[in-house]
Parts: sequence; structure tokens; C-alpha cells
Amino acid sequence: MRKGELKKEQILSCAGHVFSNKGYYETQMSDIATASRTAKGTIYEYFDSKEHIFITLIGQYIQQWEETITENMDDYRAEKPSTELALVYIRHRIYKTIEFFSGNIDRCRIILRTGPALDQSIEPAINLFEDKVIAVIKNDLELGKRQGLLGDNVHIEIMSNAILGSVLRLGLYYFVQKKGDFLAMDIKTFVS
Amino acid sequence: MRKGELKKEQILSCAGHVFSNKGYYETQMSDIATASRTAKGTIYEYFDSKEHIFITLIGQYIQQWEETITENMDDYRAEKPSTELALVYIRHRIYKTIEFFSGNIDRCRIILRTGPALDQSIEPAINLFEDKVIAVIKNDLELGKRQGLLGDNVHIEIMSNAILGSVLRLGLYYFVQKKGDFLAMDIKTFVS
Amino acid sequence: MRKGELKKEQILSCAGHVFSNKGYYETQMSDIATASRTAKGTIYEYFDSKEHIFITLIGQYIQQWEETITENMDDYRAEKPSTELALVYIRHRIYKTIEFFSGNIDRCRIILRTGPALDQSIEPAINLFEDKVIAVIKNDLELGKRQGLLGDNVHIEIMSNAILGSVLRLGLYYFVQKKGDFLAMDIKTFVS
Amino acid sequence: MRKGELKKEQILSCAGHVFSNKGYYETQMSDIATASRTAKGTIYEYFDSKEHIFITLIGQYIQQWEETITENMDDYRAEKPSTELALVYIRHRIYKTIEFFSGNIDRCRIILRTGPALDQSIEPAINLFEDKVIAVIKNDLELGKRQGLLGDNVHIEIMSNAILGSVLRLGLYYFVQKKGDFLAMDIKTFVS
DNA sequence: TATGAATGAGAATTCATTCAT
DNA sequence: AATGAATGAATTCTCATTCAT
Repeated sequence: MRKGELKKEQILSCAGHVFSNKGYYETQMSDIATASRTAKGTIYEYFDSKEHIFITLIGQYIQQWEETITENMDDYRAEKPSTELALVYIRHRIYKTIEFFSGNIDRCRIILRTGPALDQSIEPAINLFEDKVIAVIKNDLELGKRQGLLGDNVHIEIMSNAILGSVLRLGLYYFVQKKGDFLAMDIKTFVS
Repeated sequence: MRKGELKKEQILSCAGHVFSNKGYYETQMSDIATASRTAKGTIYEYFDSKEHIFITLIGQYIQQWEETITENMDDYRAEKPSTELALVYIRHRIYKTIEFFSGNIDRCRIILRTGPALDQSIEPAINLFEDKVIAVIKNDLELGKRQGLLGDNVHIEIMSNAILGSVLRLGLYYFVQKKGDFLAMDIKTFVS
Repeated sequence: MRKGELKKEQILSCAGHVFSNKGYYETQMSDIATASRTAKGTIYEYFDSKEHIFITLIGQYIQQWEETITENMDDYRAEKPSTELALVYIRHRIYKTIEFFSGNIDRCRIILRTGPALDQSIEPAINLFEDKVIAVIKNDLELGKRQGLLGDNVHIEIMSNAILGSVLRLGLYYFVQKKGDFLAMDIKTFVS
Repeated sequence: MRKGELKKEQILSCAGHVFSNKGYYETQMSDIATASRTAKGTIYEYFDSKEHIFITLIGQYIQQWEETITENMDDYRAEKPSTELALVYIRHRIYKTIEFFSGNIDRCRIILRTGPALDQSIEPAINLFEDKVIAVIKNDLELGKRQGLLGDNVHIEIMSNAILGSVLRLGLYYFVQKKGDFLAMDIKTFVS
């Protein structure tokens, strides 16, 4: 049981590595087999299909992201019981999201480089991640609005999408394409 | 000559329609043949491969975008010879880009849904579009900085990527996924 | 009419050139069209199919060979009315056949390099040439036997095939593969 | 391992049978699949391409020929330690080559019917066989010359090509085209 | 008579998945 | 639980031939 879990995890992480380098379509099951030092048949003991691997992987990434952004949340809660909690939250989440992306290059490349249009069956998986993020941002923004930190004319839906788009694009630019040197300062400046 | 051009254009636009619905990989040459009411062999008279069709299509989109954003540029130039030209420019380009996306749903879906990770040979084509847009935005932002409209602490690279990310994401959200009603007001509010 | 004949001849000789370089299967109708500066459709005005071109070509070669080996035959007839006519004939034919091969490199390459196993429909064409040659050799050998130049124990069928095989192989070796310098002496020595 | 070798051998021999009947170009992978009762995909587990199968086959034939002509060579060596060894050798080889051709009809048909002009990539394979044979004959002839069995005026290159041409042609005539009854006597008569 | 765009049947090859061991 | 040989549907691309002009 324990051993089986390990094997599954091993296949998953190796698959992530291959997907990250070759993309979903260019990745072949034999690549995953080779990378994970597993026979092709064995992979099918743990996953129904190539698609299933990919979807499982994205699901894992979402869970990891959720865990990451809630980490140490209590510190903030305690630290600043005053106003401006929304701003603190959103900054914390952006930092944590950046940490999330920079923490695992395969994860980063897959999420940021895989457009939603790959395939009808994979599209929902990709969208799921982005929907989750949008929901969290929206929530924070609404909190901000209630706290009077954001003017009434701020359109939350637009704002949250814009923030998500910005963050994803910046991640792609700095972490995946590595076109510039990432400077820790910045986003703070930008958001505010 | 004229007739050949028409046929090529017809294949290209039908291919765009199929790509937009099924994605690059799920699209088969036979789908394009059926959609364009052309024999498979005929498509190969005009294009070397499926990849060639896709790359040609993206190239066409880039050209169309460039044409769109420079349209009526002179009006603005005359209208506001004073300061704030950069702001006018950038707004104009954002409006025009929105117009560009909303003007052709296939174009919109392909550009916004196709992640850069489809395939090694297609990735450059996709990146080309985004690089072009980044270059234009950077240029405008630099102009804005020189005109004193943007503070010195604004990091142009980050800002331009954030704007691009926002615009692409909003296009995806409102035009492709149609999750909300697009309101003409907004982006203006957002950018300022 | 005259002009049509010329066109047909032009296509045929250009086809010979292409077949000689690429072989029957690797040759495409478009190659022949390009080589003969004729539109693909036009070729079909003169020939029913690719196969038809090839068969016509071989037929032409056979006719040319027959013409070549009978050239100046009368000289020999007059010159040596004595015995040994068979030997004179066969030598003359071998010389003329060598002349035939060396006179047109495309013809030479096609006949000597095209094995009989290309295709069910082309095999008869190739065999036709060799059958013709065998018949002529056999005839000469029988004459030689009647004249007492060849012992009774010479098996004509074997001998004629052996001579044909030798001649074809030597042609291939010296004219097509050009592995050695061809010396005019020799075959005479060999045959006798 | 053992089983895989068997499968490969099975595909190879069935492919030989199909090639021998239809020729290289007319043979389709599906024919080989059917003939060997193997799925098309399986063939590609063992061979990279149709061309690869053909080249492997010819390589095998060459090896078999080399094995055949050296069989029982020692007998001769013991039997006739005197002079005329060269003549014994060459006769032995011709008999063995005839045995080689008559021993496997597919092998015989492929070697004798496949001209060198099939295809640029296959031409070397075909030539390889004939080059090997030429080398062996040349060697024997040189031995014969040293032993004084052949006059100085015998041109070895021409002679060896002529012998090869004769043998191949006779094989084609008697074994492939079956135009006459093969009589065991003969070649001996001819060569001497 | 000449053209070359259009055709579509047909070919080799790929690769996710299965299954006997 | 693990294997990897076997599968065959599916896919891209080719090319001899046709036909409207």
C-alpha cells in the first residue's frame, strides 16, 4: 500500500517533468515510462490513461497551491488585527503564489505554458486552477471593498481577472522564459 | 493567381475556425478539408503541413493586430498635441486590441486559448504575438515615463507584462469563456 | 502532326533521363513534366500513364538496338563469305551492343540497372529486351555450330544466356558503375 | 529474447516471400503483416522501416552465400593438394552458388530479379552482394593465374565480371523464369 | 493542344492501450 | 505488482490521374 503510493507519486512527478518539457501532446507514454523507470504496463496499474495522469497532476498542483497560500496565514491574522487586512491577505497570497511557482519548475512550466485550448478533455483541468485562483482573489477584493480600501468604482470581476492575468504572465516571463532578472521588490509596488 | 490566393485564404480561414474549436492537436487535416470543402491533396498544394497552416495563421493575426492598433492613430495625434500622449496611446491600443479580439471569434479563441506549450515548433509562433504586444506596450510606457506621467519607481518590464497579462486574461474571460457581460467602461478605470 | 511527334519524342527522352537517374518508382510524373518543360496534363495527351511511358521507352530502345546491330552487317557479309561467319557475326554484334550502350547513357543505365522485378506490369517490358538479345545470340550460335566452329557439346541455351549475362554485367560494370577503365581489346579475347 | 529473435526471423522470412513475389515497391507493409500474421505495429517493433527490412534481408542472404560457398571447402583442400586448385575452387563455388540459389526460391528471386536501380537507398544493398561475389571470383582467378592455369592475356576484371554475369543470368533463366530444364552438366563445360 | 489546380485513394508510420506471462 | 511484446485504429502526407478552362 505504502509502496504503491510511492510508485504512483514517482510516476506522477516524472510525468510532470516530461509534460513540462515536451507539452502534453508531444509527451508519449513511453517517455513517462522511461523517465520513471517503470514499464508502460505498470503505469496503467495506477492510471487509466495519459489524460488521467495529466488531470491528476493538475489536481495535485491546485491542492499544493491552496496549501501554500494558506500557510502562515494565522501569523498575519494575529499580527494585524486592525484594518487593511484585505491588502495584507492579497499581498501574502501573491507572494505565496510566486513562491509556489518558483518552488517547482515543472509545476510552473505546466501551469503557465499550457494554454486552455489543448484538448476538450484537458481544458477543464487547466481552467479549474485558474477558477480557483480567481475565486480567492475575488474574495479578498470583496473584503477590501467592505473595508473601504477599494473605491466603489472598482469592478471586482475585472480586477480579479486582471490580477490573475498579471501574475500568470509575470510568472511566465520571469520563471519560464527567464527573460529578465526577477526582483523581489516590485509586485508590491505594482499592486498598490 | 487571383483564384489561387482566394483558395489559400479560404483554407486558412476555415482552418482557423477548426483550430479555434478543436485546438491544434485535435484538429485533423481531414477536418480542415471538410470545413473548407477542399480535397486533402489540395491543401498540400498551398501549405506544406498542418504546422505551416497554423504558423501562417498566427502570422496573419499578428499583422492584423498591428494594422488594427495603428488605425486612426493620426486622429489622436492631432487631437491631443499636449501632454499625456502616452496615456492616450495606451488607451487607444487597449481599445483597439479589444476590438481586435472581439472582431473575429476564431482569432480570439486561438490566440487566447493556445498556450505557448503546444509544441516546440509552434511555441515560437505563439510567443511572437505576445512579444510584439509587449514591445508596443513598453514603448508607450517609456514615452509615459519621459512625459512624467509615470513615477520613476514604475518598473516598465513588470508593468508591461502585467498589462499584457491583464488584457489577455480579460479577453479570455469575457470573449472566450463568456463568463460575464463585458462592459465598455472598466479597463479605462483599471488602467488609470 | 509533325509537331505532336516532336513533343512526344521530347517527353520520352526527358523521361528516359529522369528514369535513368531516379529509377522508375522514384520518378514522379512531375519530375518528367519539369524535365520536359511540359505541363503534367499535356503528358497525358501523349501517354496513358507513367507505365505507358516506360514501356514505350523500352520498346524504343529495343528497336534502336536492333537497328544498331544490323548496321553495316552487309559489309561483313561481303567481306568474309568464307567460313567463320558466325564468329564474325557474334563479334560484330557484341561490338555494336557495346556501342549501343555507350552511345546513350540514359538508355544504358535504364536497361542495365533496372532489374526485372520492379513491378508486374514492367517486368515483361524489361524481359522483352533480354529475350530479343537471347534470340539473336542463339541464332548466331546455331549458325556457328552448323559451320563446325562450336563443338557438339556446347549447350546453346546455356551459352547464349552466359554471353548475355557477361555482356550486360560488363556494361554495368564499365559504363554505369564506371569501376574500371574500359579497354577496347578484351571481349574478343574473352569470347574466343 | 529468444522469442523476440524468432518473431524477427519470422517477419523477415515472410517479408522475403512477399518481396520475391511482388517486388520491393509493390510490397506493402500490410502485405508483410498479413503474410507474417503480425500486426503492422509489431513489425515496427523489430524494424525501423520497410527499407530496413529489405536491407536486413539482403545482408542475411550475403551471409548465407558466404557460408554456403565455404562449406566443405576442406574436403577439396585434402582431395587435391596438387595443382589446379584454383579450378577446383572456382568450380566448387559455382556449384555452391547454384545450390545457394536453388535452395531458397525467395532468396533467388530477390537477388536475381532486383536490379540495382530500385532506389538510391537500396542500390548499395544490392551492389554489396555482387561486389562480394566479384571479390571471391577475382581472388580465385588470380590464384589460377599464379598457378599457370590461365594465360597472361586473361583480363581478370573482365573475366570475373563475365563469370558473375553468366552465373546470375543462368540462375535467372533456369530458376526464376524456368524457361528450360536445368541440367547439372554444363557450367563445368562452359567454364572450362 | 496545352495547362495546372484539384482530386482522393492509398501508403508508411505512430502510439495509447491491452494482456499474457 | 510488474512487465514489455503485441496491437490496430488513426493520422499525416503523397502522387498518378482528371478536368475545367
